Amino acid sequence: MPELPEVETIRIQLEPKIVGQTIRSIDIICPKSFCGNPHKIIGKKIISLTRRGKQLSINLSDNYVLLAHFKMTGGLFFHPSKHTRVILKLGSRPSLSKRETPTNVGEGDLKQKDVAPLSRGAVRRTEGFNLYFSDLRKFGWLKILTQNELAQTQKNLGVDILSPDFTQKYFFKQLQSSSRPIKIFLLDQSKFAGIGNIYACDSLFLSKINPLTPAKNISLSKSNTLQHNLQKIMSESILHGGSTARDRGYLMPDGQGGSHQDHFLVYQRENEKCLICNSKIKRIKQAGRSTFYCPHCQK
DNA sequence: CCGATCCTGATA
DNA sequence: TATCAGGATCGG
Repeated sequence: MPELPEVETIRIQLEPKIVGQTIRSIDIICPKSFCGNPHKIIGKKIISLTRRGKQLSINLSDNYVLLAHFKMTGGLFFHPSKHTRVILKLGSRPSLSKRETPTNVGEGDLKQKDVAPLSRGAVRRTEGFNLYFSDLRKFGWLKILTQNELAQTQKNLGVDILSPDFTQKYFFKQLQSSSRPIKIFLLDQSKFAGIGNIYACDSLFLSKINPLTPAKNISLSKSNTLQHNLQKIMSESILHGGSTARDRGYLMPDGQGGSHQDHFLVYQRENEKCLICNSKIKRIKQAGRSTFYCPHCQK
């Protein structure tokens, strides 16, 4: 589900609400969704939130990190739902009373109904609140790491599309190293990170590049155009709060949808008219995934 | 390179 | 009943 703009939107909305909070306890409803020993981070304070590609780091005190990957259907929310997999109980006080059990693994999470729902605009109670990791398909996860371990696990993750290191020079150099179709290459997170199926399709349309073109056949000027459009489209989508497509697999932490789906150019527009030439948008499969493009505009 | 796989749906 | 879904990894 979430690509760079959606994860960045989650980061932006979460940060002011949870920085300064302390992790009081963790309820793991679905063990598959949580890696590491939760006791390691009980009592740790949330320092900041950072993002690289589609991965969100919740940076904690004492060099701990809670790393989140939402994959297709994951998200972090202020309210529980049918697909809540992990509950993070936060508080503004630095520590727990000694008698309180810090972590409840499994069970007991259905008793959360008595937590007062926060009405819109209401001031959050200083005693704390819960953060809910929800994930219908269970592909996503939360993982406890140290900052050193984080660097290790992200060593195969490329530069973020919105980082200053993602330059035109760098991008062209990477394209030249591969003969894979450009659409497939854009989805590979190892050289540059953050692009998913939506923005791969739409940025190629905007750049008038055929998704089947081998990466190394793309000219320098087309490469520069694509690099520019990738940054542009990501930035615009962030301003729109990301894309909430038809199946509503992505929602912001408060449960609201984004609006960038109203600006899709070719994604999910099979058989609809190309916004430029009026011919039919085509859908093909590449590496098992849908690619949408205009055969007329993207030669 | 491709396909299968991890899961739980919604939709044609 | 079959296909599709904002992801990524694994094996052949």
